[in-house]
Amino acid sequence: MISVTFPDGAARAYEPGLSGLDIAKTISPSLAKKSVAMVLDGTLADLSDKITRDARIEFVTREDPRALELIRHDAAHVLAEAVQELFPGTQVTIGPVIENGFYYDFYRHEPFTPEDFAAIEKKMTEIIAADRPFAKEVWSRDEAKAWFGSHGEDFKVELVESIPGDEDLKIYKQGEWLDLCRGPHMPSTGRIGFAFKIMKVAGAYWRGDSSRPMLQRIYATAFATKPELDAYLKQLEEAEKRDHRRLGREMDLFHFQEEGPGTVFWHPKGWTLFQSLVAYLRRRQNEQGYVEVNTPQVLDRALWETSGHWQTFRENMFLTKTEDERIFALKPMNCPGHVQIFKNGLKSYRDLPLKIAEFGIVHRYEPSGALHGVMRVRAFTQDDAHIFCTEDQIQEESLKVNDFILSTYGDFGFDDIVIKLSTRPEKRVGADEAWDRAETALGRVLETLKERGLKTGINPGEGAFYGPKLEYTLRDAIGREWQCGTVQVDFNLPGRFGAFYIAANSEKTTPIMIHRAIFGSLERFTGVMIEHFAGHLPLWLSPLQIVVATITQDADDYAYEAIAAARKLGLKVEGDLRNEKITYKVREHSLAKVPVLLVVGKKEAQERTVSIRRLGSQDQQTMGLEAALAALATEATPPDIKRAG
RNA sequence: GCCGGUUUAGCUCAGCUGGUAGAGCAACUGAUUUGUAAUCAGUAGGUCGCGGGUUCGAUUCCUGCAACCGGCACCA
Repeated sequence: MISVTFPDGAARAYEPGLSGLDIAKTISPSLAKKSVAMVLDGTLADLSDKITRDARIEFVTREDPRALELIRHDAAHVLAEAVQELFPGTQVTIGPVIENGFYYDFYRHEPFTPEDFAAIEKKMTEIIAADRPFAKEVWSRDEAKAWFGSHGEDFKVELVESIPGDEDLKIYKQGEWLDLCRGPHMPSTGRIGFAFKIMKVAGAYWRGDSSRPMLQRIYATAFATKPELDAYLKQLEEAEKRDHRRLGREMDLFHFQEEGPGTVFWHPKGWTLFQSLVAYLRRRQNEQGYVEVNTPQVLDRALWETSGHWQTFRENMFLTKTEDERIFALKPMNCPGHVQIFKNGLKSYRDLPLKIAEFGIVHRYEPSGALHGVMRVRAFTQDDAHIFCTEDQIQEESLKVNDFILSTYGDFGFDDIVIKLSTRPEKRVGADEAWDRAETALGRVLETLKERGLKTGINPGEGAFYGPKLEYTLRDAIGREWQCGTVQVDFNLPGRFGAFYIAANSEKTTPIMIHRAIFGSLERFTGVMIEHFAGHLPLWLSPLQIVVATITQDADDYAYEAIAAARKLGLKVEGDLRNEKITYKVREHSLAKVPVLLVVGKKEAQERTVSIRRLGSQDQQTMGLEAALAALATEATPPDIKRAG
């Protein structure tokens, strides 16, 4: 007999070899009926799996959040069957569950189109309604290869070959159709339910490798219930409304045009926002002893050969050839320029750490398919800095940068941050011994951060070609992740350029360089903020903070007075004295995301008050003009200045 | 860069199977002086992304290119 322990702590004895379903039946017929899977010793498993030794079992019903993965995975199989039935000759490959849904990759010469979706969904509905049982079988490698080979499933054959020899090859059948699959699955297709939807079709490389065939990926989603599916679709619509490309136009922040793919035309309001970010960071880094510089936009190719950028990223650099055949490159990074400044004039260990900062505009010829609004562009501004220091100073300086990054994100309303260490990539410069030291140093920093309770992780092989890095990823209001800040320890570039300082022992010594960025790309960070706040920027960042709107012309003089008073306090204010109804003005400025509307009519003019209406609120509050402006001026003060008192 | 899609007025979009374009909003003009998300009327506005081809005739069909959108790959 074996002992099975249930979640309530009770244990019962059973004959070995009973299935999960058999055991569920001994508890109650309704539990057996409702269960779709079980958690066996902490792992999700098929209900049909046999229990052969002592175990902990928990039954999972369809409503259990853990069942969602199964619903989607089962739906992926049904999708594949539906597609193969409707489009004979299509090969199946893989179909995993992903966040918010699942996909299945197919190989077929003719493209799938959105017009095919309805037919596929209909076929899926039939398969689900037929309630076909999922049956698991374990096949031998040869058996599987023979079956898939004879059915023209070349990709599946390759998958079979790539599965480690000691692993069972599991086949799940649903009626006639079958698929190679790790499982687990629910007992039958009927359990999937009908809250599913095909979302889109897109290309994807076989095994994520751009040198291999392009497959067609059909994305879909499924939920336990219709209301949950509807809620998800609604959420997608909401996300679309905060798309920075749309808000950028609606708020008149920037635009793009064909002649400048991947480059931003910043409009006055967008540039004001951008400059607010620059001003904030400049104040803060000046305070921390950084010195700000500016380095050339166009530099001779030889410099990029020395740095190693030429060899690694030449395809992605903007090049210019002059009349005399000299080749220059638009700078794709600021670091070589900063090394030149370091090298200019003799440096002593007493000068270290030397923190050189620049709001440097860099150009990178990004692949056309990568461009995306202001998030991924070909010309952008980095809040770049390079800290030249000794090896002993790496820890302390990295931690200082870390604190700087986290406090900055906090000031912008981001406090869910993940920090990941990216280690040496395959394509790199420098000796392994230097990489060992750099990775050890940054690894120790990561350890410290972990001890402080921060979320940390590792991205193996994702480092820059000259050194390992910490990457700071922040999560926005709707849960999306954005990689922004970075701290990179570089044992290579200073030496490649022959930079040195005179150490305490009078020896010429190569400095270590820490590359750091906080916003990363100012363009991108602006976009992240627009989406995070859905255009409702905090007052201190808003490029237009206040609109004074009149009700009738009787209030014009008073409105001018209010505007002048606000301006005097440094507030960004405009007047709307047009001969329009106040409802019209309210609507227009609300759509333009103006945070504060001060409405003035005859009454306010007489009483020297303003009626305050906040963006996103229907309420109004009437206050004396002076008091209202003073409060707004306080609120509009950047957080770092507020802290300074 | 790869796969698929899209490109018509400032914006959002209509325009069967080829006969040189239309709406709403915005803009402009006039009337209206208005109390918290759209006052009324009128006017004007388009090389139908760019180039080539088929045709008596192309916004419509074919083709090349570009930009954009969704993924994939890439991201110093």
